[in-house]
Amino acid sequence: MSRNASLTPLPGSCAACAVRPFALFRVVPQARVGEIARVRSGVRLVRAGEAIHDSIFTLYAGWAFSWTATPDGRRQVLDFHLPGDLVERSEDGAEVEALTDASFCILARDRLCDFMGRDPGLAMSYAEGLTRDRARLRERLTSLGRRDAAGRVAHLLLELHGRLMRRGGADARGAAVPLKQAHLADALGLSVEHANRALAAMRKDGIATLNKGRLEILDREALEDMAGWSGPAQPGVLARTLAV
Amino acid sequence: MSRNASLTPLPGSCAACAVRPFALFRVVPQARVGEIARVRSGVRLVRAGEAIHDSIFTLYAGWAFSWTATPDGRRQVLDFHLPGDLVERSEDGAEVEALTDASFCILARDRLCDFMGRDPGLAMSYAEGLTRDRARLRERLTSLGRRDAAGRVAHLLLELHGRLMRRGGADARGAAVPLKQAHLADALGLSVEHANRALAAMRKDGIATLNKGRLEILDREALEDMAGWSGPAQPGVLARTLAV
DNA sequence: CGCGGTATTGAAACGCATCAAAACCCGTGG
DNA sequence: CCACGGGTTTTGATGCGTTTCAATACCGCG
Repeated sequence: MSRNASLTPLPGSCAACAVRPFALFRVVPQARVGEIARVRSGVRLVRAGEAIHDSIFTLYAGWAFSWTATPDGRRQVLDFHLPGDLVERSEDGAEVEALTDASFCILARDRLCDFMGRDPGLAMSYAEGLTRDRARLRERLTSLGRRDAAGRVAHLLLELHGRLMRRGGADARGAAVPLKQAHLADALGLSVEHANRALAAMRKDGIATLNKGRLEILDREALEDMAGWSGPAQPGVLARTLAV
Repeated sequence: MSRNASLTPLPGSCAACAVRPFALFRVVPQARVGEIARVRSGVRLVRAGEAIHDSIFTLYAGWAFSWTATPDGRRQVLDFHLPGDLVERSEDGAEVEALTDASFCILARDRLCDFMGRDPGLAMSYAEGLTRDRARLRERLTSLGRRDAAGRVAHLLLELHGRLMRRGGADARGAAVPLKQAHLADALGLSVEHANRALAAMRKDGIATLNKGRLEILDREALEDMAGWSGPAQPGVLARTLAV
């Protein structure tokens, strides 16, 4: 019946959870893993494209993303969520949607707060996650503000590759990246057509390809150059200030 | 000797601090205000344009902003900091700079962590701040991704006005907003010239003015329209999906 | 009065959006 | 097995918003 990848079931116990080493509860020592169960209020499996309405959860398998609609019917992708990420719906109108078939653990906010109140390390882990989110948004803001289309695409691909790499979901040559070009475009403030052209250029130059849900990095150095600033010369701030 | 606004001295005691109601320590009850002193490692006064190297501080008076340089010598403003804001330098190369003459309380990270470990409410206050930062960045990301120049300027002015309003630093008609056009431009991914043209248009249409460090809102409704999406018709997502 | 930083204005060039259409891919059903 | 259909990717042509470059005007201050 499922014409799609099967929905990965979750492990019964948090102790065996494959993503916990990268997730909010990574700081909980083995001896107290049992307490996590009291914070979990359930699990859920969703299909690609479905909206997710749970207000806090940690993604176990699959990708998701947060986005907002603009009054003229376009959308802005705010962030991509990978396995192990804690996702928290914010009060503002942002939506969370499964990008692939996905499964996750729903958390109970009040019980999570209790736990964090008793365990400062957990509170710090939570804060670290927020800080990482913020750092990522700052980078992406810089992308949209100051990079051209090719640089934005290159930068986002490198960001995703790095995040996957850190949690063992990629090797140096590439990774499973199930994004459509429309996701890229909506995350980077580009039209789908232009995102396509940027990808086409990268492919033609043998730098990287994104195809059938897989990212291949053919020339990492060139990709990093592209994500840096392609601009000419690059004298550096000081030199530029002193020049003239 | 100072050709600039005087550097506002800080109050001796946190109990009397004018910005504490809006700051990290707002949650500390009067009876325990004394404990805050142990977290403060000093105060500092800086002039407009000076870089700030302290890693965590709460701004007491004046504005600051965080920014990164791009290899080609431009800059991206990541966030503006207002009195009461907790500012934390991140590991990435972002700089923090005083936008006006400013004064702030420097905090000791380890002692702050201790305090948060003992006081879950304080930890929550910290997390709230991070969450607000993130929400603001998301909004700005949406701006850069999907709004045109006029919309970006309008949106940022409204954001700043709202933040100032909430802490009693503005009235409905306007506020002190010491930004140069270059700050606006660098925050919004625009050239200075174009930011100027956007402001000029707003002025000509009697919507708002930004002049000599003061923002005047002449027609809030029009300003909000401009910050929404100026696009035509605005059928709404559903209507648009169903159309055709 | 003159200077440096800031704001303003104009003209030309460019990157990206938009519109339109074709190619492609894959699952579905005849 | 092949034709069909919807979603996605690709390609091309045209227009607009913004950048860039170049001057000029402005303003507070020494």
